[in-house]
Amino acid sequence: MVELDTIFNSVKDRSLFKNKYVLQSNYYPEEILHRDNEVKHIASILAPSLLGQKTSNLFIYGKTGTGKTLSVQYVTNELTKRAKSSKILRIEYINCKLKKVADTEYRILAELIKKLGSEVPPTGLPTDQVYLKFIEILRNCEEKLLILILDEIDQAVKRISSDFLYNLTRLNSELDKIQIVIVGISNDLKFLDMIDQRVRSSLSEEELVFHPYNALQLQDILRKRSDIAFKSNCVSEGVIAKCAAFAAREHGDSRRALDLLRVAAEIAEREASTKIDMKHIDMANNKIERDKILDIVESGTKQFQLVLFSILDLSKSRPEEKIFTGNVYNYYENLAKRLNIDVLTQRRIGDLIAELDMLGLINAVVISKGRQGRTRQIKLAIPQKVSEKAREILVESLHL
DNA sequence: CGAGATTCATGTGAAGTATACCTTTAGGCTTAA
DNA sequence: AAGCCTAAAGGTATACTTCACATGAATCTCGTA
Repeated sequence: MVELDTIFNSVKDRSLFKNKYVLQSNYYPEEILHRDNEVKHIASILAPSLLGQKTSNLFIYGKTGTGKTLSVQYVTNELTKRAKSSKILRIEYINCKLKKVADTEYRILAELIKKLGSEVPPTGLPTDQVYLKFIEILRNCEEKLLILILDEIDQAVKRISSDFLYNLTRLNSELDKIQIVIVGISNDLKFLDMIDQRVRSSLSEEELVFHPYNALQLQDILRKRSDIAFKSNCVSEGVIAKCAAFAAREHGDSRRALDLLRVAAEIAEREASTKIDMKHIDMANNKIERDKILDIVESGTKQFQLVLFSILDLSKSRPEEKIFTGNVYNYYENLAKRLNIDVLTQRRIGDLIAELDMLGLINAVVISKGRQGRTRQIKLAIPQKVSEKAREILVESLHL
């Protein structure tokens, strides 16, 4: 019956994935690689909480995909496991970036109250009322300690003021039975400079920086995950290394590395390939880059799109010539008039061009042409294939 | 011929305006006691 | 009277404008050799 085996095996689904979930960003690995020191550090700071003692507030920062959230959650999970029996400790995690859930002072508090098992109307109450309610709930808590993890806290503080943090750190003096420990996580390395000195000193009693992974560490992480994610023998030699190298070049972002691998696998699958090859990594890299660009193009404002379209058109119609701000503005002006869209001032167009430069869609260098004044020299910075697709999107969205 | 002044076309910064959207609050309406 | 709802008032972020001044090399000017 060996024949049947081969027949069935050939019919069996061709998927390369055994468990795709492992490569997604919300997956929690059992073991965190190359973050031993950080995990230990966090654990040692938070350890006294098991006895119900107030620990130092902790502030963690590091770029995206360096394992901050993962490490913190790992430690807190372990803490909860050990503290479960004794009603000493309570840990709440809030991601401040989630739109419509926790991106204002009010909503963060409301979310907290909800997690602590009470309700607050989604809108309407003055903020200090919510504070009172929050304190009220805390007074009734059995636990002695609340560890509050505020992820992507920089996002929240950008829209709210740092007073919020100040209030939180000050709450402790109003509470007797329960104490709050704040663990802040931020992507922005300069975040602490932005906030108030008095908040700063109380918030970051302990600080911890997560450095980017290097290529070798990324390889370990990828290898480990791909063992679980893929069926055996699906990954060609060197794929992992290449993937890691790509991601390491972009500030050691592990999320990026995993995305790359996942997208590469999806591409390989679509090609009905039995293995993930080097070329798939390249394709995946292009696709991710391309999606990012197209996303920017698609989500920009009309004026933004119009300016981009002008640059696209200019560099297409006369590729040899250099493009300057003035050219773009003239072209843009005509276009806008024709489309019956308000014509913006040159000042603003200059800013929009600077924005395009920041986003990496174009390269713009300020040069002086002597008597012919100063201007930006603009060059398209996206591959031709992508720019054609971008053009299509723009034609569509501007009803050209 | 060369040092310094001039000039051009736009960069850059600050401050102000318009608009849309959100929060807050006060007043009025409803409901339950 | 307490609670709830709503609409006006007040706030805030965004996208833009206006005004004012800054830049820096090609070009012009003029004194000098």
